[in-house]
Amino acid sequence: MTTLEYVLLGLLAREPLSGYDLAQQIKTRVAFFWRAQHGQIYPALARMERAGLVVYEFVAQAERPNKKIYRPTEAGIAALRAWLTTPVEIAPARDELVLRAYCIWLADRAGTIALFREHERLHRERLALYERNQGWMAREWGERVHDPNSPHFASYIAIERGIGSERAYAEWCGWVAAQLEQTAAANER
Amino acid sequence: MTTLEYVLLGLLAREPLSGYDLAQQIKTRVAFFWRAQHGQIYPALARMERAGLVVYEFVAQAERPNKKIYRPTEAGIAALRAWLTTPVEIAPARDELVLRAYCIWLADRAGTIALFREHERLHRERLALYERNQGWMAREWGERVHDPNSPHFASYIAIERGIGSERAYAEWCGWVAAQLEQTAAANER
DNA sequence: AGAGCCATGTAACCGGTTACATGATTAG
DNA sequence: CTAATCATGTAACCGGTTACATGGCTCT
Repeated sequence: MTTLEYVLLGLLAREPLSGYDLAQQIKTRVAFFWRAQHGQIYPALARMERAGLVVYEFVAQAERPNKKIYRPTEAGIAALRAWLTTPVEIAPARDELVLRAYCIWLADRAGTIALFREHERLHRERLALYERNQGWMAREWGERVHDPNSPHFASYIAIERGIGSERAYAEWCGWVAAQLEQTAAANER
Repeated sequence: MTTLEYVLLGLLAREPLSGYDLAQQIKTRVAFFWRAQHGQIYPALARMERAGLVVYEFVAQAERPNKKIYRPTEAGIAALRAWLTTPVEIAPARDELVLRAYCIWLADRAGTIALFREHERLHRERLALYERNQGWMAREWGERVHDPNSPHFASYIAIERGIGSERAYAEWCGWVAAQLEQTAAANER
């Protein structure tokens, strides 16, 4: 089983969805820790259906294309549960911006400052988005965001990771840009 | 050109190396933002050589296998320089541990706590490693770590990203584990 | 005797991305 | 009239991982 299949199971365990819905939810709700396009999702669902991890209900629609609403089987939930506490490899991220940093001594100064300031902005933007999102959860879901048996708790702690990640990244970008600006200013004097 | 080719150019711009050396350096020096095995590196070097971005000197050795020491050509350096300030996509990381968190409401409590405490430990270990590494740079290289024209500055700011990243990750793992432990304790009362 | 390092290369495989394909409905 | 949304599927491609292949030297 691929990790994507567990992502799909995890989403379907919350609510039954079509392949199209899954693609949307991955884009909007879990994009900060996973991504997948429909070209990958549909074959995965077919595999999982054959393996008995999910079943679908065919829904004929008049004014839109027909669709298949998938939900996990008991075997699917059991497979997900069993997988959840198995060891996780820390996947060393491939980060192009850190690569630029590692080669920064060769680069054009002004262009580099612009690049890092731009990324600082992007990450602060995301940070604000995630914080608004978490605030909404707290308001909307109340105490359930602290109940480990609720999916709302799960959403809450996951987005907390997004927030910490973006904050640390934005701060680093700003710190790098500031260092470059400082020495640029010193040289002009 | 693939990103790996720029990684290799970036390393070769610092000092000429063999394919084997490059694999070692990627494992030891830049693993926190990139990785690659020799099965990918050798074909990449051959492509770059054909494209005129690098040249190699053949070194015959008596007691070890012969090797090829690569160094970038002027065209190679120019290509790297030009690429360094081009826009960077923020690649949404695929993070399996956050996926576990997102499904945590289905998981076994004790196993989950163990998983997150283990990752907290792993990230604190890496954090300590990177901090020692940065400390060594500061002692060994002195003022050069603040000179944007020096590769030492580049190494210094890159590892700073590793430090910030690991610290934020470890803190999140600890925070998640603490939340789970808290409610586990409350239920026992 | 066997494991591990140095050193280079190829081949099979696999996950993921992008593009191709279809087609009705709705909003600008 | 055009673009976007809903909805599903396949095929080509590409980057990256793992395994196959070779072979001498050194250390335990």
